[in-house]
Amino acid sequence: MQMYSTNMTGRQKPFAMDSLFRALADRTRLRLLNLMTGQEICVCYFIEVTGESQPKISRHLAYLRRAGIVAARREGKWMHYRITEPQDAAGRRVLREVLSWLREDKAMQADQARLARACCKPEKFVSIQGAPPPMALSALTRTSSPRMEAR
Amino acid sequence: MQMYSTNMTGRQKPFAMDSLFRALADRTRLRLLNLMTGQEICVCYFIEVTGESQPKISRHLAYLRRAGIVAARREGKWMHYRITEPQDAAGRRVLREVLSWLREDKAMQADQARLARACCKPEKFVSIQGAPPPMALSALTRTSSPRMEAR
DNA sequence: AGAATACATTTGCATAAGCGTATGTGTCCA
DNA sequence: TGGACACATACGCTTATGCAAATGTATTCT
Repeated sequence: MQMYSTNMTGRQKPFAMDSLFRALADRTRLRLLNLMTGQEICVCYFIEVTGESQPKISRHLAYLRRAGIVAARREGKWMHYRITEPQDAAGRRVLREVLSWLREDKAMQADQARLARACCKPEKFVSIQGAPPPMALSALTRTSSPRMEAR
Repeated sequence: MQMYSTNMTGRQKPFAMDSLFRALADRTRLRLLNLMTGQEICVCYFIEVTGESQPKISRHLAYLRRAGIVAARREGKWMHYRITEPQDAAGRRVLREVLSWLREDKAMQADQARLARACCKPEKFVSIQGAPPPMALSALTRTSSPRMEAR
């Protein structure tokens, strides 16, 4: 019974520097991270908000997961993703600056707006009917305990 | 008389976000940026300090130049490279955090040490005989005027 | 002008990344 | 137990990236 590409070790390898940047080196992944800032989000919202295909979203989320930047949590049929901050203080500062940079981008703001709309009126969006809405994370996710981890 | 892949426009396109991270997504390029933090450096020093081949260094410098992250200046036979900070304040903060993160890395510190040694005793290194030594940049390079630019 | 020096670029090849399409897996419900 | 649903992966293909080796170019020196 292999649980996809996640493990339960709770260990988090330090970023290899360049591997963090490889993870950030894709527009779609940046959009996903932008949507995750401060909150845990269900995959179906990513799909709805970005307008990208489900496999594409899933692949990029897997990439971020393997890079140790996000963690996933299953809730019934749904998967929730959230950002996991680096242990390393300097790395954490970098990621925070990146996220705040994203927030200044027009397209990223548009994504945020679409997300807000989808959350307010989920009944308007077939794809997220009944899906658990995004949940704010107090303090940009410190490394909490029982969760699904990066491979 | 085409001047390699540089131009003289003095214009600096805003980073495309993901393209900045693509530029940072390589260890060799991070090493080069680390060596350039706060100072302008001659190519031969990069080669000496990193131990990498000349074409490899040159290629990565060209990559950084095209990405708009560094600028080059010719001085006789020698080419000097330095970091050019983004216009955008948020992007600038990101880059600064990245550079300070690099400074905490062991391997990067080792590069710095090798650079310091090469500068103190250039006569010990055949490859940098007579080459102009690194020059400190007051205030991590604001966009100065007459210079060679990214493509 | 010709040779030497210091870089830059091209070429050819191997690997990594992205994408769409198809298919597999885990969960819930009838 | 058999869908239906929500994702995750595998597959085949195309493009981007990295490297070594070879070659081109600008500048200086003789």
